[in-house]
Amino acid sequence: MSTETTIYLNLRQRLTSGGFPHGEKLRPEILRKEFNCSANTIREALLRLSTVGLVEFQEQRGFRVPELSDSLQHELTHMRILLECEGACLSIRQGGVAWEARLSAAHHKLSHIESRVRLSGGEVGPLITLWSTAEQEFHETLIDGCGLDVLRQTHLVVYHRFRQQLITSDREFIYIPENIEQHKMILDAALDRDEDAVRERIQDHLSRNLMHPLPIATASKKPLAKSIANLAT
Amino acid sequence: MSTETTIYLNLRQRLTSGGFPHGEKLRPEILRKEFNCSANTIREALLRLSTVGLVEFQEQRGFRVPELSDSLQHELTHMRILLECEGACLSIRQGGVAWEARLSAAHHKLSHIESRVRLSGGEVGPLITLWSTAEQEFHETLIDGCGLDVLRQTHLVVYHRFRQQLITSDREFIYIPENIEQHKMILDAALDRDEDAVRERIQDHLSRNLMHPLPIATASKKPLAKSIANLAT
DNA sequence: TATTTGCAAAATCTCAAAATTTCAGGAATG
DNA sequence: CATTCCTGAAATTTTGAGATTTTGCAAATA
Repeated sequence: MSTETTIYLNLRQRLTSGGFPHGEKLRPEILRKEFNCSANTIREALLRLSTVGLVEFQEQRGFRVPELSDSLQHELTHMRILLECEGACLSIRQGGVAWEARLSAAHHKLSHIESRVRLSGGEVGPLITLWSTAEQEFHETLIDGCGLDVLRQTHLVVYHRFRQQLITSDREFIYIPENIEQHKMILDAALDRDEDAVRERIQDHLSRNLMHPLPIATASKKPLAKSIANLAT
Repeated sequence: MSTETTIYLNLRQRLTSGGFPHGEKLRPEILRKEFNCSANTIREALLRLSTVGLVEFQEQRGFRVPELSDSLQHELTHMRILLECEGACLSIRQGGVAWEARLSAAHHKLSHIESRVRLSGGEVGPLITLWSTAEQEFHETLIDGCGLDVLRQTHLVVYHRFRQQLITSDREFIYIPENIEQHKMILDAALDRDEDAVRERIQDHLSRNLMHPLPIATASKKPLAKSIANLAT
């Protein structure tokens, strides 16, 4: 038996890792049998997922996995750049050594997996889950020292949708060498406390899979919230 | 009788306009009678509201209106500055005359209501609903020409939570004259296409009620997404 | 007096079925 | 031939009740 929140998390995991084809209808009756629960419980989970954009909901017409969309992919990338640049710069200012250590650790794990992928000739295969998790953890840690819960929560929502959009287009898994190099460069810039370099490298890294490069409005100098973090104690 | 989405929207409206005291428990049984529907339908609406942060949900312990929190207030203000600055600068670049016209119109309405408030000696009273709506519309229009749906959606979620936090502390309704002046200055800077001025004035305006002023990381030069908007056609 | 224990009342969560709405395809109409 | 209308089937949404868990409060203990 599964509780409502368990089902919500399980479905979210599958939606962000290619468990459902884009555009597919999500029928409560089917999922009900799979989770061995009531149709109502499924409905509650799907409604929650719809408020964060991972499923589309239409009254009296049920639930659907969002279609692939280049423009949505671009929008989500734009949002990631905006949020990760801000979060990373604030982390540099306020995260302290503890944050630097966490980021180093996250990069080390990611780098290890990336190497294994490269050694197997770019074949991701069974490492894909490990890699996905490590990459998400690196990017989350990057903004983890900023002291702003809302920023982290918002980023996570955006990131999930980004992953959902990326998953079958599998562009993510093309430029392995560049990927490894870019993660390293972001780490170095962060440890150097060089905010401008961090911004630039995050932007390069995130827009690497887009058809058209992105001119950025927010690549700027001063982050926003030293005083906020002090308050948030 | 009410449908699920109707209930969701109705509750959201009340949650963002002081309809429930902070920290109050939201009992499905009570709401059930009010909407004349089943407890389950209420539960679905409350679960959805919990995913956007307007109600807190704990398993087996029901639903609660979030408590007032200075640090949350600061975080939400920070997010608003980040999103509105980016959205406004992109709008300046891509909104065209149509956007400028919409912004002018929104400001005109807001300005009219603000004047009426000032004339009645700062007593907001029955105008509060009109004023709230007009202010929200102005700030939404400000970022409305940016061409990024995700940015608008994200901003709306943040804005709702901001309003919920602000509502009973009613600091919003203190500095009427400054408020009027600040809206005008944002409008002027936008029509002048002066991005730096827009950023600065948005930041001043949004942080006006905070105890401590906010140093900003993202107050920068170049927005991000000309190419995105072109794609999004 | 302060803390813990136990029980009853109330609330939450899940379920299966009824009520409502949409969908697909064939017949009737222009 | 294209369009509209109808009808049965399938899917969605709501309901009310049962099972489980939490909460409030008084009694007991230290």
